[in-house]
Amino acid sequence: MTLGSAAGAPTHARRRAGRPPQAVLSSARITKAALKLVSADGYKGLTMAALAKSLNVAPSALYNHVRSKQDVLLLVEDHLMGRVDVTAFGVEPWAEAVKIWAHSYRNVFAAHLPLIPVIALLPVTNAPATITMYEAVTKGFLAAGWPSDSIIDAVVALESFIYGSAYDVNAPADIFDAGSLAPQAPHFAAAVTQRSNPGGQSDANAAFTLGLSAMIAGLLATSTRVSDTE
Amino acid sequence: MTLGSAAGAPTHARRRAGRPPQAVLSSARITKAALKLVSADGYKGLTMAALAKSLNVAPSALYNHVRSKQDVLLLVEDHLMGRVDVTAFGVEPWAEAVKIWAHSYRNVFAAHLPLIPVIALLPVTNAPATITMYEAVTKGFLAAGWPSDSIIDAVVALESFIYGSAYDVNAPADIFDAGSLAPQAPHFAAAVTQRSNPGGQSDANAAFTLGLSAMIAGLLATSTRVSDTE
DNA sequence: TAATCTAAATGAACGGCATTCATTTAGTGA
DNA sequence: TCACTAAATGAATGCCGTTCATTTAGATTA
Repeated sequence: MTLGSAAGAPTHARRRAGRPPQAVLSSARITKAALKLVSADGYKGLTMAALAKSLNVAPSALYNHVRSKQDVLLLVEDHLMGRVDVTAFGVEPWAEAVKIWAHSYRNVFAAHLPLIPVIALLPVTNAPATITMYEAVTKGFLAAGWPSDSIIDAVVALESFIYGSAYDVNAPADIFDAGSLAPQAPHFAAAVTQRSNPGGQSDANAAFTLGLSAMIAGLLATSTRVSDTE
Repeated sequence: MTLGSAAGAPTHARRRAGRPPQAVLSSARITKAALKLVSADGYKGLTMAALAKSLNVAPSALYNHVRSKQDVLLLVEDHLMGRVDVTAFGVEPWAEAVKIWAHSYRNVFAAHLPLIPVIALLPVTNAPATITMYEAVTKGFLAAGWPSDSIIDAVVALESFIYGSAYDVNAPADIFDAGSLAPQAPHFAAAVTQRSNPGGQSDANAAFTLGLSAMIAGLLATSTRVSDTE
């Protein structure tokens, strides 16, 4: 029992100040730890202090690898983008591939709502998985004969719908309950009551399926694309 | 020049503790002050301390009228919902009315992005202007012969697209710039470069117009509605 | 009219948060 | 060998939302 000798328990061993012989942190470890924290506690649990603690490090150490918390969110976002399923492009017909991609995209980020402003507002520079996803989607559109000058607009339109739909997944069931104000909005209140529930799927899924089918049909009808593998 | 006598400057007069003879705060005053702060400084400037200061009140006083900062955001949200243009419903054909409504809706909230989670996730109970907006929209759909059991789903789908598009308005111009990773995503990079710019409108507007037209066309094609004033 | 209850303000305090800075230690390149 | 840089600690900062005890004024009731 000399100085801090106690065998085992390396997790709690306190590191002395100064650069350690072997680097403790890396972007990959930070990303992984952040994801684990989010899975356990949600985004309210993702603080720089908690992240540091889970990595057995002082909070300020994180700033040697990351400029800000936003940077951490960007790391997580890019990692998750790798989970979006783009494998249907070039295999299934375009409309079907878009549906599979969109469902997967929405499902991934419905569980990570606070990342949506990050995806929607931050440049893709230094987000390799994100760029890889866009490359696969673009190739899928090109293979279906889509005119290249309208691909980005079509993808942005679909993404906008996907982001909004991700929020909708997290809306409470009573979001349209007008409560005491219902008498002042009779048609609306009636429509909410009569909302059908085909196949027992949730409201969010019904709206998502309806809107996605509509947008895909509309894009097909509007576009001047040259049919190909579609 | 007796105790705090200096004439004028009622703005800086310090109130003594205790209930004032005439109420200083109200929901309406709080809402107005919050909106003014946001206009001046954006949502980063909307803090409880700043809000209190602009109302010449201690921060804790706000909590007599509001349960939390979320409540303040809800007040602002509902106020803004009154600015969404629903006047075209019942006047213009359905497709045209939806376009006018959607553009207005997106434009209002593109300037208030932090409110989108509030709208998308909080019940409409106690948000009278929001309920009024939904009533007008519902009536517009009914008048166009829309089956009442699919109205809410259609509105939710449109709203999802609108929320996502509001984010897109605020995206930087270079959001799709892959930077040094461009060589690894040649098709995507090319599509970004070739993105057309019809009529000199911004990228966000092009994508919004395209997606909105597509969804409206798709909804019309999909639905089993009974044509009417449409 | 007096006593009680409630509404609405002040001001001090709290804990949590992201971030910064001085310092220490270890590897790296000239 | 010496300077430079990378990567850690730990103390400190400032902001933020929120709570609480307290004070004062209006409203209700006996």
